[in-house]
Amino acid sequence: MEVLIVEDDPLHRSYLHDAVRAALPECDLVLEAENGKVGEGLARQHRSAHIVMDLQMSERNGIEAARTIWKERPDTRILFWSNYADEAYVRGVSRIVPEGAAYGYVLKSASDDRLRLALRSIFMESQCVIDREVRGVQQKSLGHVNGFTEVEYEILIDIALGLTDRMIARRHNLSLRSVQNRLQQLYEKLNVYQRIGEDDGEGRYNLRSRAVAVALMRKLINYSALERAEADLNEWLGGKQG
Amino acid sequence: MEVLIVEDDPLHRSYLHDAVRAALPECDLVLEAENGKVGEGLARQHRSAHIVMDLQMSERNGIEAARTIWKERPDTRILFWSNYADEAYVRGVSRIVPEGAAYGYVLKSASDDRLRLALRSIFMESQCVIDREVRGVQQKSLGHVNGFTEVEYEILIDIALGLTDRMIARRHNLSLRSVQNRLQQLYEKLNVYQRIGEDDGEGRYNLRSRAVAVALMRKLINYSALERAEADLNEWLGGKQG
DNA sequence: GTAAAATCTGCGGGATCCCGCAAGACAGAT
DNA sequence: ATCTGTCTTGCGGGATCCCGCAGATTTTAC
Repeated sequence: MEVLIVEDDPLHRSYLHDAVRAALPECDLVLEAENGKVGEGLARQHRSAHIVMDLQMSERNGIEAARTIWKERPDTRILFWSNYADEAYVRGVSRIVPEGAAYGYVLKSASDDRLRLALRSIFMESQCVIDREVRGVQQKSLGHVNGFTEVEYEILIDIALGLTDRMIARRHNLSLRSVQNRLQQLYEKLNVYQRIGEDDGEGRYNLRSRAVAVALMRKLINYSALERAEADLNEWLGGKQG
Repeated sequence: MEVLIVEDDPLHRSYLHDAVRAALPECDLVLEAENGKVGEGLARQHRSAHIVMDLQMSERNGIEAARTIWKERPDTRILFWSNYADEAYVRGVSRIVPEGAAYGYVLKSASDDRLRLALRSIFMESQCVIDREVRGVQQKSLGHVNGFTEVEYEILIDIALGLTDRMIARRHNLSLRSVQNRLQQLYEKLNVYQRIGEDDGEGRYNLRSRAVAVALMRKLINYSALERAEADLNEWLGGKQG
């Protein structure tokens, strides 16, 4: 049995190495990669079936790497090990996990025991292990009370990228007015209509920009989500023209 | 001599602890805090003169903490120890460092030796130590070729927060038109005028939102900068009304 | 002290955004 | 079959944004 560790922080990497050795005595080879790019390469080269993956790496983040790895081998077992339970990450992961795949999402703040247990559950028992806190975010994100639909999320990403209404319409095959309807829903849910500087008459936010700001502060989107979205956008643009 | 370590990651914290012990034998007490908030408390309580501070912590980030600490004791020596050299961080630090204060900015990817050297230089010799890479960002940020003026940066923050033109004008005591002039400069520098989807006639970005997106992707602003800016905004709003 | 450069400001207008209103399309429930 | 709720689309209009133009004010240079 082999395990591949993808993690850019040397300290965390060696900690993970030890944890894997301790939790999985049946493991006879531990590979290490310091970013998503070489992680992909090693996974492909060794046909890795068991991977521990950090999110938030410089060269290529964990979600990107996991996506391409899962595209090639959907039965790969991946344990995501991250500092944060940002909704952007949680959502990003749920988007790419293949049907019936075994995966896990454990926070770095978890105890050694929890990590060990997660390693065994996922790699040996093919069981999903989602951290309690992550689970909470996931629930809230999907629950339609104060949660965001897939379409709403799409449009949020689009305005965060700086697309114009017309472009969004074209991208999703919608009319201009429909896009604006969705924007209204979004503004509603993000509670962006509050006044600012109540002192004299006019005082509102620029709804569009404010929506992005609020989404960022609520961790609904973050740098890596934006990065991915930008790549998708460029791909779409290329495919459209070429 | 005492040293205070403010760092939320337990692994990094203990690594730092060891590094301090090794580099500074004359140090007889090492304090630890797991976020900016308790870091502030400990610094006040112990009148700490030597601090190693992580940026990017959950409860209260390093820049916030450093700002209040320096406000109380401007001669405190602080070594910032961060994963990234984002322009947002570099700028945030330069903004708050008091006149003539000794401080440092070292990346976590630096070697043990570099860290040790930095610790001694700052704490013993009162000398500034800025990581090579950080220095580069700092230079580029200040150089007016493709660098951003203070005012341009201010206005960038404002639109990132979702303020409307009129609000920005009011905040900076400018006319509406002047604000829009600055926005134009900003759009120019952020290279936001590029077309998108050249295939058929119309294809532009929403300049305002796109500017924020580009700034985020260039690490000109990030979550913590936005958080700080939001706090400042609320403070200003409160002071304006009360 | 004067010229040059940069910045601030008002005016005006085209483009975009935000949204109320209302009619059609579609799905699921009774 | 009908009804209800959600989604979509068009129209129209007020608010805002983006920006060229030109005059006024401030700063900088020599």
